[in-house]
Amino acid sequence: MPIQKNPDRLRSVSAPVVAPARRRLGLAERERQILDGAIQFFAEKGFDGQLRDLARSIGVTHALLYHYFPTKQALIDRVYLEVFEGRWQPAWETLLDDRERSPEDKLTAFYADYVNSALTREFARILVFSGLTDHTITDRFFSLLRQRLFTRLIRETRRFRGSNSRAKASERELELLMGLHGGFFYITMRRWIYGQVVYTDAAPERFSDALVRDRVHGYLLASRALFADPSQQTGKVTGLGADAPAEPKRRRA
Amino acid sequence: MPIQKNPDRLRSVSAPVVAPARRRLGLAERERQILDGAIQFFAEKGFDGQLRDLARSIGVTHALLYHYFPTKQALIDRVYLEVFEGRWQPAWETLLDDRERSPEDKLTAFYADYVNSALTREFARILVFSGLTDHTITDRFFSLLRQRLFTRLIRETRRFRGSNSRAKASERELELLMGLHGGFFYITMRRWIYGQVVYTDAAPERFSDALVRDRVHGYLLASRALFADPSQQTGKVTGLGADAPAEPKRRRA
DNA sequence: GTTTTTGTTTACCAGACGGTCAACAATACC
DNA sequence: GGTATTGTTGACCGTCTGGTAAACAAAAAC
Repeated sequence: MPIQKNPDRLRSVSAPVVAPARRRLGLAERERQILDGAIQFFAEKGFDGQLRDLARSIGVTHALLYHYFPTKQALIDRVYLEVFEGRWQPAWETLLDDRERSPEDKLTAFYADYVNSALTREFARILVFSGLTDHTITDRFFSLLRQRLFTRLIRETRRFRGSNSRAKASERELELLMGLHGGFFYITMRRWIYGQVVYTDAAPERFSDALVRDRVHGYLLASRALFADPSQQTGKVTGLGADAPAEPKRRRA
Repeated sequence: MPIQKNPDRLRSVSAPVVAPARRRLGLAERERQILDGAIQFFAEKGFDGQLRDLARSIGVTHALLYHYFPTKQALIDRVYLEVFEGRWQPAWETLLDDRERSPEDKLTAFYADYVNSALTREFARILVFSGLTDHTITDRFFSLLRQRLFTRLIRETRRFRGSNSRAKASERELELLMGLHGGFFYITMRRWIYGQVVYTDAAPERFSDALVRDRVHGYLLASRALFADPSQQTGKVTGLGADAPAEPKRRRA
């Protein structure tokens, strides 16, 4: 009996009766298909994954990949672009800049969306793969966070505790915020790197807004308690915060 | 004059005058050397790293590795063992069980040590490498955290807010704690995966106790505010909390 | 000093992998 | 239907990589 492994690639065993049934796609369509497959594939196996496996998962030969991308690295570069370009939502900035809503509401709304929509499986895994090897992607991403996000979150935190200061964030303020932010990224780690099901009382696979609000509320309370009266601040605050380099040092050039 | 590239592997060019000066080590010593090298090497390059490169970094031939470990996988398994076995400090449990110290002090002391001593570069990177591919290590590690750590932290959190409940932690309590814990793990991510310099006002490479205390303090305040009066709880609380399974569901068996 | 032991290397193999190219076949055009 | 176009494949190349085994050499044993 002829064994038919892949329904997409029928191949008669006895005689060349059944046509290969291979579909010809337009350049744009096929490239799109390869890119989508590559994103999935590399997010799963890492960039050491073999092009023959990727090609098989798409249903083509690995030679075809070289018809669309000159080298493996070129394909990887495109995957980087696809996953990280245009992933930033300007709506987040608009949201956080809204003068009508309270800081607590805005932070809650932002992080609920960020954790559940922006930090997808492919995004998270490729980001971590990148971090473990070549820091170029993570550096760019962090630079974006610092410029577009953290400044706004610090500003809203200060507003919550009644301050309108526009001064550069101190190390202490920033690190408290990093505690909140990192706590949310940890959800992504648990979900997409450790493979856990982050349970929630809302829809599955979605981290509930109520739990987001708990954390945001706690963070804002802490900020108010710690920075309410400057004379009460525990721990010395050095000048490091304001003078910190804009970008962290890179291990590799 | 003979050109000597590697001082460890002298090789005369004109005539076999200078001895190769290769050192013979005892079985135990060489195995120790290989293991230490492998831990460093795999933490850096991941487990796809090539044995020839590892051997070169140690200063031996890759064939010698097969004299000490039958296969590459066997070596990797030993690396796993070395990095994760005995890494847990029973002293942490003793510390957290101390009835004399306040919860805030204990949590601060624990996390300061945890972030700066336990989460080393090799540990963190190998943990993440493992998470991205084979979940066996991360599963075991998380199981350990749940059993030995999180239960104690929840208990201390309750003590802080004046509760002596021994009931199983609700989803809401746990997730608030995961916010704190994840915030600290994020420091490790920034340091050892993203390659950033996590600045601190204490010694370099050490996250200051003061910043740890800030976060712990904020967490405890939040817990007190959220759970002080059950009728004031924000966000809906479904029955899931109290009835939540002891362990979150896993994606893979 | 000779032999034995054993830590280490050189040389090699089979399969895998990135990359190339001529041939093939599905579609479009006439 | 015939022909030109072009998306797609099979076969191939050189190198790399995990793994093997015989030869070699530094100690140890006699």
